[in-house]
Amino acid sequence: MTSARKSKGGRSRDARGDRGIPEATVARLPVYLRALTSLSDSEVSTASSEDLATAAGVNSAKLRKDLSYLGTYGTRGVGYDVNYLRYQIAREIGLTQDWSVVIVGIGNLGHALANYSGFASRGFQVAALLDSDPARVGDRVGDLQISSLDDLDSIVRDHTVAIGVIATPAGAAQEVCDRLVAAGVSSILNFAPAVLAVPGHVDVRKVDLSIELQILAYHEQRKAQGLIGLGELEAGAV
Amino acid sequence: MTSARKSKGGRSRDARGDRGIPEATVARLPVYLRALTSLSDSEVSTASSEDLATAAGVNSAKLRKDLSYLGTYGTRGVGYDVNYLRYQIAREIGLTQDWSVVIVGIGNLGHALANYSGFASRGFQVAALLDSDPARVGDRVGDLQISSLDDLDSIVRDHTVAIGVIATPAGAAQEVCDRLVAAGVSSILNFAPAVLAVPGHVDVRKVDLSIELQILAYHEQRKAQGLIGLGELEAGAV
DNA sequence: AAGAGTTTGTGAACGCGAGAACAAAATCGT
DNA sequence: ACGATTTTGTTCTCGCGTTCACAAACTCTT
Repeated sequence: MTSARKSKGGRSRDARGDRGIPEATVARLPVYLRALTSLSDSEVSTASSEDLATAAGVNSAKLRKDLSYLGTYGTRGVGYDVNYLRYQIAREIGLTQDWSVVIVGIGNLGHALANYSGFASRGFQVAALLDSDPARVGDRVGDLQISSLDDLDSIVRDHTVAIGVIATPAGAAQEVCDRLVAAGVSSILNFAPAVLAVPGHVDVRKVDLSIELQILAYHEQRKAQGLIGLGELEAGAV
Repeated sequence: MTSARKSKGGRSRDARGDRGIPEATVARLPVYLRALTSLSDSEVSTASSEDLATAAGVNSAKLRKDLSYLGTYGTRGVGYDVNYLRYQIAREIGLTQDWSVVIVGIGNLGHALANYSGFASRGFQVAALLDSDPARVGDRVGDLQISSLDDLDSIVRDHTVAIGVIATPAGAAQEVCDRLVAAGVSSILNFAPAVLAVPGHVDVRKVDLSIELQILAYHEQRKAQGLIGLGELEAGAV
């Protein structure tokens, strides 16, 4: 049995204070942040990894390892100072500064996003709402007015927008994406059910509502099948 | 034949389902399905794994491996029959039957979800919209009327609802979740920024809009830091 | 002050997923 | 009919992420 531990000579490790945090950990930091905020609101000043893990819905060992990538912010025998850790995580994610975002496509979903309070409370300022439909331009949503897509360049420049949200129909997504990238946006959150092609320096995250339902449906179907007949009926030939 | 069962002992948590498809694959099947539908609409009748992979935005080897979990539906030297494969994936996910879902919490987001056409087009019927606010009950949204949360039990029973969508504020999420589970719902799609506790037989998927933005912000910050100064300024003591 | 009790930080084992590479199976051309 | 070509299905290897388990570090009690 060849022990796979032999590949040690690389530069991949943290030999040089590499601030690289694993993707999986980055995705959980906002969850920890929320748990800490909740504890802080309850006037809890110190929490153990076990407490935090419970509040965040994860395993405590995983939480400790995640936090260890940020630095040594806990105290053995005691736990973590809630407010201190909260600040450290916020700083690591980049929430100690404000971010301007634009939302493109002000249909049903765009409306909901524009009114979503969870953005502002975490330092995300909606700089503008954009739509290509002239009939919508000028409408008020919340305390913003819908702008024309043609104003994208100047808006991005004036507000230093780094993040764009796409909430258009699938057919328009790629073109909107291209225009966002051309205007200087380098992170995109895509709600349109389409695969986006972007240059290498641009990050894209995708949220697809119907895909989530389909994944649930798959598991639901399996549960139901298990009840009917335990034997897996061979579905080889059709 | 290729007995896909090579579970080699070990402590497998659920030794039952041998037709178990890896989670990562399940999450991609809806993407393939969409790509196939798109090709079908373009009257393409046959596609190679390379074509499909491009349309779905993945690597072709990964796509082939994913499809191999479903069965042997391709033809070597030729490719895949678009419509046949589409049907097989739809069947595997469980989209050959209709699913009834309820949406709880008809605020901004609930509204958008209720009007989202992507659900109906994939076999998800919105059976009811529910809200605990008496002021909202009775309002029309699309071609449905908002019902009281108190009607949950009868609605779930009458429509055989297996999937519930939570679009309430965080504070109400756990209670709504408990009531959904008590009514018989066994899959939950949670948009509320809260960690839900559920019995083991219930599946929960979480979509958190602000977390997605925070992940983007982290990467955006790293890009920016790289530009300013390569040296990371030590932030050890405070 | 020293031992008992907590809780963190991390090394090591393990399982899963991604991607490269290749053998098997089908079509096509002569 | 048969070799050349295409493309699938699968094997193999590697790296990442999760989890266990434990030494190190801190507090508390006597």
